[in-house]
Amino acid sequence: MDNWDEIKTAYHVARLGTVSGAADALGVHHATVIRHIDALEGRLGVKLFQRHARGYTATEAGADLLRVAQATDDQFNQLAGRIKGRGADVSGDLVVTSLASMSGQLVPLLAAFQREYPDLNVHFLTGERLFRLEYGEAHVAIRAGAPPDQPDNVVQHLIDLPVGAYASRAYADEHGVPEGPADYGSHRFIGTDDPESRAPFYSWMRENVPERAVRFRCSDSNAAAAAVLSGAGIGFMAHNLARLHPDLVEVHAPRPEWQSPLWLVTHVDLHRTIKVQTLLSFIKAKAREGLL
Amino acid sequence: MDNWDEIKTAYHVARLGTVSGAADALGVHHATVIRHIDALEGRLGVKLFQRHARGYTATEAGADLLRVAQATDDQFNQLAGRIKGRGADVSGDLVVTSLASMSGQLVPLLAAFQREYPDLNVHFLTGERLFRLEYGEAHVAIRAGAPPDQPDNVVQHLIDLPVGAYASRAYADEHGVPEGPADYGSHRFIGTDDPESRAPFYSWMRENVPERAVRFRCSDSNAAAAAVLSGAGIGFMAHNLARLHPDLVEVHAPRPEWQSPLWLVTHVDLHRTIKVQTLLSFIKAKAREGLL
DNA sequence: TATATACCTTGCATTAACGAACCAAAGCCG
DNA sequence: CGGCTTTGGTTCGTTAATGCAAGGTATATA
Repeated sequence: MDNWDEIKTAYHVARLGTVSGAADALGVHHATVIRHIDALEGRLGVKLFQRHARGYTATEAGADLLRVAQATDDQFNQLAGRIKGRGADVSGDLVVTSLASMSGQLVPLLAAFQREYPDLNVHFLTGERLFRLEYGEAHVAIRAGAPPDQPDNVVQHLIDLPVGAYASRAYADEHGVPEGPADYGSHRFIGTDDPESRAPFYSWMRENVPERAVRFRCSDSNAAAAAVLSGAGIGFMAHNLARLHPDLVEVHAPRPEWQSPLWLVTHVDLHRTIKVQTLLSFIKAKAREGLL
Repeated sequence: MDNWDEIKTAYHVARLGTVSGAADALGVHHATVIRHIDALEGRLGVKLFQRHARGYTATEAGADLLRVAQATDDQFNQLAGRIKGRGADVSGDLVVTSLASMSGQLVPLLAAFQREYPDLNVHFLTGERLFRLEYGEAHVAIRAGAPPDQPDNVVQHLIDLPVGAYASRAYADEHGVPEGPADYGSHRFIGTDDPESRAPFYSWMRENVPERAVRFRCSDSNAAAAAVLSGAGIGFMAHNLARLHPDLVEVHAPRPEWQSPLWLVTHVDLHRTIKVQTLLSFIKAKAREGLL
């Protein structure tokens, strides 16, 4: 059963009873049909058809093939319908990945998306390692910081997250808030553990805040936010995140140079699908509404 | 889904995860595999795989295809096994046809054959019209008289049936039996309705029995036998058939020139199968044993 | 009985599919 | 860290599958 096309040819011959009819249905020449049948019979060592002046009549083996190939044809047609249709509607699986630090904002958004498209199974992957689009591990990734430059990825700018400096009310009550750069030395700041960090607000911090004032260092923004909330000092947080906590005091309002860009990343092979495009539009719309 | 071979190729790529692996499994060049995938994706308008340096990862559509094609592959392998195996054992359907007049001898023989091969479904077709091997209506035909000369049929001589002349005891009691040709004119004979009949004993009758003595004419040998049994006159019967009826009187013992040849006929396409060959051997063996 | 039609078959010319070779990139391993 | 292996991707020349057309046979029809 090396050659599935020959089975397909034999199927049409068995179904229609004549070589000519099968050739017509397949859009090939009669000679091709006969050659396929001969090759298939030769390989099986069994006659599939009895040849006579009125056409080809299936033998037992041919009738068996007819049944199997009929089912196969149906299966393939259904498959083609599903595959073609899959591009047209938003259903099946949708895998989104991001850094764990963003789950707080993304999960409600994805949940809303799932409610809008109930046929969808949403997978939200976060983890220590980066899930890689090029291996098919996810359909869409939301990345922060420097624009990713993987060759096969389609990168779209989503939004620049306003970032401000915040402290807990407890910290403000105890230490007050700095009025200007001159006061920074007498305050406690929350910084990054990574001296190479590319985040713009940490670059600003390296230049404007004395090293000794940075008393608490984290490797990810989630931990930094937790540190701010627990009164460890003054730290950077996304404005949208900070405003949800009434206990926080705004030390510095968001500044343009602190903005952290977010990127929507998809693999080229999936970027054009309706499902992915729908999600991208949804996320961008919500981001414009300030819900991110 | 025009090209089933491309589906098969895509199936192996999805299964193995690499183009090279699929090419190896299929025994083709990896360029061919890539071409198949590209063609299939192009026709479907959907990406089946995500390409990356480590190979091809199936998308949702590709995973769907994998499931369907896996089932198809299994089905085809089972089919091939059945078809190839079918030639090797004696099972399935076996269709035998003959003139209705021979059913009396053939049915017990076929029943014995079925008992020997219990997996076999025996169909014994008799009817007004001739069932035609070339249309696949039967596997084996038993024909009497002149050797059939259909071009696609394989004809084997089975046996020469001894034919004698018989009358019922009632007829013999009333009219006696002819001692020699001189008496034929005063007897009643059972002949054929067909003046062109090729049966050797009817040729003999046309030459040796006066036309006016043939009082009862039939178109087939079954009717003729019934006529003999009912006392309509002297008629020809197969010796093996006549000896089963104690009521019959042998008017003339079987003569070589009356012998009616029987032919085993099969279609070339089926002649080489084990099943048909087994039946032919069985019938010939029984015929040699005098059971026909 | 003669003609027409439908079908299969075969040999030859064409085209499209295929394989070989080469290239580039990414991961593996010493 | 650099050679080595494995993986796709591309191009070109060859091969094999295909299409075409003529021939032959059997069946149906008038």
